[in-house]
Amino acid sequence: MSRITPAARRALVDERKQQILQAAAKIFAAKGFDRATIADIARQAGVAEGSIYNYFKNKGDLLVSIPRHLLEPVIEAVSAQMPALLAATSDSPDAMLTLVARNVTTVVRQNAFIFRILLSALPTMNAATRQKYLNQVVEYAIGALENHLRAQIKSGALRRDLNPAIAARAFIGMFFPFILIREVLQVESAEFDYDQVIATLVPLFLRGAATPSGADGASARKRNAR
Amino acid sequence: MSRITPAARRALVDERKQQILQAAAKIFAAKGFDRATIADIARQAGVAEGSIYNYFKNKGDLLVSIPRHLLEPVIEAVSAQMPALLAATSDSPDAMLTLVARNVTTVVRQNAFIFRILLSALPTMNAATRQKYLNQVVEYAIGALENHLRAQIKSGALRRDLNPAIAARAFIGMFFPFILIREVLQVESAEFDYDQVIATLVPLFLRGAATPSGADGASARKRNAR
Amino acid sequence: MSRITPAARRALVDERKQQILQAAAKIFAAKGFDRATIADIARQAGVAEGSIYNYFKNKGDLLVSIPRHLLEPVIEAVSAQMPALLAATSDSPDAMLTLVARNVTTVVRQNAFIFRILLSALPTMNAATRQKYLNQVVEYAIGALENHLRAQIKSGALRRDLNPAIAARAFIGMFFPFILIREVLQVESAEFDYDQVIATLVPLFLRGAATPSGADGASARKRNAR
Amino acid sequence: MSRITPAARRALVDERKQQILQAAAKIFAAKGFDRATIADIARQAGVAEGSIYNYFKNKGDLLVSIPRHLLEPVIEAVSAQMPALLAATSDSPDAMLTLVARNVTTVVRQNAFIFRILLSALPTMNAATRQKYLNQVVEYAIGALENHLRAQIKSGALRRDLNPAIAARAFIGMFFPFILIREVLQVESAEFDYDQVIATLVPLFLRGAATPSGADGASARKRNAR
DNA sequence: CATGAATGAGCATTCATTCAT
DNA sequence: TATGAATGAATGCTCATTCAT
Repeated sequence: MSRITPAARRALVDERKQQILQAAAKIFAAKGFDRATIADIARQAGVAEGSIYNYFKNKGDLLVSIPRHLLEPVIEAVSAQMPALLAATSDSPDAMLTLVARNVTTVVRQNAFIFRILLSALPTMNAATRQKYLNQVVEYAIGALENHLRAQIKSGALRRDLNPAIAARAFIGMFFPFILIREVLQVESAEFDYDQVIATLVPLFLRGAATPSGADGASARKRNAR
Repeated sequence: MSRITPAARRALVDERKQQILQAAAKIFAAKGFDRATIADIARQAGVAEGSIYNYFKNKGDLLVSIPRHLLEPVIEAVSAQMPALLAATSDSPDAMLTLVARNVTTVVRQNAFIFRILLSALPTMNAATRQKYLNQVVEYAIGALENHLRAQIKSGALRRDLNPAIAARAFIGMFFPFILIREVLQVESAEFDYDQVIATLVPLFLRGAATPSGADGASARKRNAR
Repeated sequence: MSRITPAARRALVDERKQQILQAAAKIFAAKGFDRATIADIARQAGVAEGSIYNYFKNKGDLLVSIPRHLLEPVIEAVSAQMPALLAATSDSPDAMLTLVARNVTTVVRQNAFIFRILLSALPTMNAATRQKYLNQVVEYAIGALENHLRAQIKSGALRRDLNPAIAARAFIGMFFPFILIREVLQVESAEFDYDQVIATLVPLFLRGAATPSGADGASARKRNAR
Repeated sequence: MSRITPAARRALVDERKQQILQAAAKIFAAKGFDRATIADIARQAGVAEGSIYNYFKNKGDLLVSIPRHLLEPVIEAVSAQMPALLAATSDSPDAMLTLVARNVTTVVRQNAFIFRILLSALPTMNAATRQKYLNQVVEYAIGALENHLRAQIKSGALRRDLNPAIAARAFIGMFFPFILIREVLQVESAEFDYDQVIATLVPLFLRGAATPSGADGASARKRNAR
């Protein structure tokens, strides 16, 4: 009956799913999961309401499909380029951390709608879904940094007594108040400039995390460079 | 000709509002604003559905009344005791920061349901309401710390080039990944112990923020005491 | 127990009922029976909601009490003065009809709210109530005129073949379009002036109703005056 | 890619709207606008409650759609045949007026439910809507007669001093007490027979409106022509 | 597969009436 | 008697989902 190959069909189906998910994500981010209607999403996607049910079981299925289909590509792109970036700056810890901070803030800013979706949909999720969602959102983002910190600790550049899991999370967390408020909660508190925040916090973290031989981060950096 | 005095009446009304708000907060926290029904709240409060409308204009009014009636008392209690605590530990910056961190984590843990409510209700709020909410939640929590950091900078204990607003936010932010995930998003990542996290991050922050002459916070403190 | 005589008590009760009915009538006329709330009426009457139920069985009882308590006094006043007025002008039919027309339009204008109430409440009434209500509103108003026309027919001033019941209703009816639209439906079609309408319609009716001997109403009047 | 043409679709939609409006009109007429429930209407129309909202914005929209969809056809039918009827009887004023009277009473009787709806809905309308409604109902009904009277006045058959707008309204108004009470207010005062009422009132009006010299309109016209 | 009309369960809100004080 | 808080049934409207075409 079908005039196209199964593979081509699957590609078409995937394309259609992407199209609908993009629409769903946009609407979810704008209105929250509960206030988003299937009619909204269908209109945004340019399909009929009923068509959505040919690709997704129900409204909740749209939600849980967003991480796999929309977030994973972003994360994979970031994860893929991260090692190279880290390697390129491995001789200068503060260049490296600056890069990570820039990366995190940029990616979060560009994908803030996903965080808004996550937040709006929390009440509809059960514990397992929440866990899965969060792991995708958070762990990937932190994993690379954690590994790198671990390597730096081993190399002696960072303190032996530093728990790399805690430190990696704390480093990212330092930027949360700024990112969360402006990008996710969408409150315009134009007080802070990201570059200024990064320029302040990277050295602060580095001085705090570096091995105590020098008096400050500057000497630590110097020593590290040898 | 009411049989009770206006003052007594007002007290009764306030008590009733509290009773209903407590119920609403509990339900909102558990199911999110949109999925909570008036019937849920009425059942939880032990009143009839219609009675709720004798005290609140509508469902949204329950939501916006929660900060004033449930959050402000918490914030005021914290704000009231904070100066005394900061003063008591003013000679030991890491004792002070440890105290602040303990305070923040404890208060957030005990009032996580309010944060869950706020997050779940974000999509129902317009920008102005969001702003107002956020100010109540964030600024109070950070204001005291920011002022204290400013004082420490002036006294020379902390670096001159430290922006106290950024530093205060960043310090609180460091704990976000741990608090937010476990208490607000209610994801059980039982990996971290708060005491351990605090014990790790307070010194890290302090080393990073302290004036650069000494090798660690202890010497900085000693020097500062002279 | 009561410190006042039963008669005085009854008077007080009646006064209170009047006060509440006045309020109810005003609200019913303004918003219609169904959209009027007991709270509206209580506020307008300056009493508590519950107090209304000390004087009236329920909301419908307010409605059916309006004719007896508010309309009958008006009708009785009109009915009482009508014979005298008719007698005073009995020698000039067009003076008489002008008077009746002025009376009808004036009374209706002043009591239009009762017609608005009647119209708004029609759907809530059963056939019997409707009948009773209408009889009070319409029949009284027409009865006097009908009797007078009957007398004039007998006296030969008006045509023998005139059915006085039909003629009386038709005479009043001629003014309906003007009164109904402006006073009851409250549509501002400022096209017509009541005096002009009366000056046009009274002679028209009279010429049509008078005995055919003369060429016009003027000669009929003259003849009648002898 | 709907399987049916847009034209067919529109026809289906219109048919459905008619079906629902007929049901709504029936219920509104029986219970009044406010006491009619969407469930009533849906049951009467044989559709689900929700389906009504696929065709009408809300309950009020049902109401305001009734004139356009149910009343206009009636008015147009009457308006269309009226000129022919008036022309056919133009040489006999009382045949003409009898025809008009028969027409008005018949149309009102057959469409009394619409008038009951309009009356019941008055309190829900603002002044502008009321005005619009009234124009549709009244002006059309009176317009043709007013024009015809104007022509008769010009031709000399009716008195020069007759205001045709007032006379047209008054003529229709004469039948109001009979029609309104029986058909609209649905009070059974079986006293009057329409034929008898018409036979009484048409000559009465005609004698009153005709030019004064002759016994009937024919001689009046002749005299006027000199 | 695509469509969009039909469905009906679900919910916020109103309001007449009751009743303890 | 006066009060007004408490009640809960009633209702307009929404929207996820189904299914005939």
